[in-house]
Amino acid sequence: MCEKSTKERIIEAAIELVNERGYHGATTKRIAVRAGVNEVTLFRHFGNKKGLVKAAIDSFSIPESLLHYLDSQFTWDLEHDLPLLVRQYHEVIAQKEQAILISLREAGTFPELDQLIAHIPTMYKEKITEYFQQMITRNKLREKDPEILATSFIYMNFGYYFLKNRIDATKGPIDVDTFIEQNISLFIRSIE
Amino acid sequence: MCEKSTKERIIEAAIELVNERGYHGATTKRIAVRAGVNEVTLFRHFGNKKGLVKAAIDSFSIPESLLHYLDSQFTWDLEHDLPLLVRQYHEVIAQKEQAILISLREAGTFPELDQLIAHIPTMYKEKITEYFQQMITRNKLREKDPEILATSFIYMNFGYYFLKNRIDATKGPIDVDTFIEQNISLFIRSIE
DNA sequence: GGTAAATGTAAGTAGTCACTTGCACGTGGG
DNA sequence: CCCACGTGCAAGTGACTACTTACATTTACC
Repeated sequence: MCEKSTKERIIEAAIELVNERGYHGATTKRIAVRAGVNEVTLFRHFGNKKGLVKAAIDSFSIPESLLHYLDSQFTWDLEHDLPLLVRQYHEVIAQKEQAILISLREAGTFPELDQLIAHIPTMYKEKITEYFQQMITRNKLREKDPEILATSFIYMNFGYYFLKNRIDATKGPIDVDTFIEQNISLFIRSIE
Repeated sequence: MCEKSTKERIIEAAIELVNERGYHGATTKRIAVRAGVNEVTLFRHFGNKKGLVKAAIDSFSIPESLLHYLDSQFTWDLEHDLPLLVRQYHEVIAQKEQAILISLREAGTFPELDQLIAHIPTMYKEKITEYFQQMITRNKLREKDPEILATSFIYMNFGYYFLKNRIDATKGPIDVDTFIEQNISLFIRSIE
């Protein structure tokens, strides 16, 4: 009985199409067809196209609970905690990938997107900085600037996520587990 | 006397506008206006819009000479060579940033863009792999998989480039020199 | 100075765009 | 029973799109 509401289906279709073809390429007609809805319904719900896309953007939110979950899982052992962090970070990016790409594409059309999306890496950077700080006070990490460590870490993972399918795929793209095993463990060995 | 040719001005305007508003948002009229040219001139030169954008894309090419230049500058001292590499890599990315962003935006509309842009990180990855390999045979680097080192390195730099303006800019964005001094030197110390 | 190529101007085409209007249909709650 | 509400359908709006044609003008070069 509880199918997705018409509104939800329209928003989903809008996100997909803006991703595929950009804001101007995602016509209201195509959005309506993909949502399995008449085009007028779209205007009745959201007023106009911009209103629809804004609604779509607003539908992305970063769940605070994920960060709290991390706190409960930390064992203060790098070999255990960092892979945990990375996996969750990649899961979150994967979920928001469409929004992140839209933000890269449509920053000109929707400047407010930029801020929204910047939140994800910033929040994780803060979380990781905090974690490294803790590790230093617990004497489990050589004294280093935790913020620098954290940014390096974020950069590396962001780079991985957006290049993995673009860099020479002779052996096919590297999956997260291999990435963690190789590159991250290198990172760990280098700092502990 | 040697001003930019009409063709060049049109291509420049096209690149700018596709970046600002996406393929569909960059109308031929707007491109013509920005290029300071009549709209028909645009069609006379490139046939149609797709032809113009393809010409714009083709105008990006990676100068092989830059890589050869690196070879001549290497001193086989990490502290000297890696900053050199990073600076050039960032210069190249900065020059191609518009193309890279277009490739992220319009991968759907122009699949061939993907390949074109993937070349930059791939080529640098190969170059750096080769460099690390040399360093190992010269006994200046502990035995490690040079390809893994190289990919980590590329990931980190790519991440830096695209996040530097998006991650919390409390102290303002980190400039390349500070980045090299802090994050890269950390990387160097971790592997040598 | 003449000529050919490059560019500008004006006008128009057919198609698509976002968006509106009016009316019909069904369904669920009072 | 009925009526408000969500939705579909058909038709149409003016604006804008990519692109064309025919002709005038400028520019470059011999």
